[in-house]
Amino acid sequence: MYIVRQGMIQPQPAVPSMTSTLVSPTPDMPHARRQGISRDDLLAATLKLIGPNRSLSTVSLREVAREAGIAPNSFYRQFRDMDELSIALIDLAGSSLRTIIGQARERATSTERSVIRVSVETFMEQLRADDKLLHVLLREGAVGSDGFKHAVERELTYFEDELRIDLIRLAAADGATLYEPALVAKAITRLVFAMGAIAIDQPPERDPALIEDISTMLRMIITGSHALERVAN
Amino acid sequence: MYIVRQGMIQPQPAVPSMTSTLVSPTPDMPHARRQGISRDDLLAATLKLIGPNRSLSTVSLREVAREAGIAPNSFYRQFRDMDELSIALIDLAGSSLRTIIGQARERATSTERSVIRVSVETFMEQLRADDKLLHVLLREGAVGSDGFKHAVERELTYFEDELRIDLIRLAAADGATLYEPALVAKAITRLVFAMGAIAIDQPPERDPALIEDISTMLRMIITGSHALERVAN
DNA sequence: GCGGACAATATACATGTGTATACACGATCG
DNA sequence: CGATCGTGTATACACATGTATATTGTCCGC
Repeated sequence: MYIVRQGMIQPQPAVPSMTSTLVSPTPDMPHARRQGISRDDLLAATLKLIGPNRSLSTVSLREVAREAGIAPNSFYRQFRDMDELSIALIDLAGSSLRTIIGQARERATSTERSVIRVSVETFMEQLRADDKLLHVLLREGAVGSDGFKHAVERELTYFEDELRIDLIRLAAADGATLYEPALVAKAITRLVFAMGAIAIDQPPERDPALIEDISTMLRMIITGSHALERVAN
Repeated sequence: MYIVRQGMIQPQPAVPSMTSTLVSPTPDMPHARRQGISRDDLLAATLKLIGPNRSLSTVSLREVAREAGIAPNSFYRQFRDMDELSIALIDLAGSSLRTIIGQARERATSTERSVIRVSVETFMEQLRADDKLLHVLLREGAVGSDGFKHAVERELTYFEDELRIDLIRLAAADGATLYEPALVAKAITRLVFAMGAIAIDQPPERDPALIEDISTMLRMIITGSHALERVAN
């Protein structure tokens, strides 16, 4: 089957898993005759198909069905079309990433600097994880249907919000104030995702150097924000 | 036909145009029997096809031929396949953008701050231009064949290099020094392109606000770089 | 045990694709 | 003028796709 750490896509526990919210939103089926294939199976199959050169919009319904080992028409029992599946995948990837980064932040809530570091490292770690979930968010941001793009945008905005709150908290702990924290959060988020898109196509050996670079960039942004705040007052 | 300002795709001056380098790289044809369709025509047709929801990798050879008004097979006279055409398009978009931004920089080489402003404004202007050339660079960065992605990466790197040189020059004119100018240039470039990708899907009314936001972000980065340089010494 | 319901399949069809082959035109040059 | 060659086209084929329709198989409640 398909096992992802963090219990995002379980081996197959009859009833899907947590993370859900959208995965099988109606678990109130009487008995479920014989649920051969599940939404999660299709999501997993899709993840296997998208590689460095394949984006979601180029994956066909039949391919997914083939990969999942079902007849093409069985696909319709789970999703109306590839677009619906894609959106589900994006939401899954977003919530998963936020969970993981959130845990990383809690783990290292000491100085502003080390939090940045740990978050960036965790991000890159996810990038290399074999579930490819992050890949979805990284490269599907610009293409696809409207619903598609809105889904990506929504996830990134969630991410921004959580980051903004964290940044404010951290700055306060250091007795400082940030200039335009919302913009800082947005800049950091977009920059990290853009750099992640670069990293994904590079050999993993360069990851440490990239982590270094990204961390420096983020320090520039945050330091600059502090400086501008001082100027503004 | 298809006219783009800056003479990127000329109305049809027998021999293509400048910008070339890659457009018709062998102009040493004896007389050119009867050149009904040109590479530029196909590029223009492709630009018409890619919209907010279409990426280059989802445009088919036949579609381009149809849009250009030629038989599918005639396509092969100009490009081996869509991949080759896509790369040509990317190179065209990149060199065009660099020219335009370069001119904008020269036009306003006063203070560091105004240069940023003018560059960002020019960038957004291009975003709304009707030739959609910038769109190619914005949304094709993450998907497609290897040659494809390398082409995008190459153009962005060119962009970074020119920006870095400019940043150093500007800082020197202000009697300051930048911390890690290469990283600053990279951060700015990637951030601007990422924000551009957001802008493209928003109504143009929000452009002014976005320009404001982006400018602030860039000021944070540059201010931060100055600050870090001071700390480092 | 059995009828019915429902998941999953098999078959089929219209459409779009990339490309191979063969052909038609028109300019060029001997 | 006529041969030739470059350019564009028409036709064709094999294949993949999304989806409609009909069919099978299996489990449930009776």
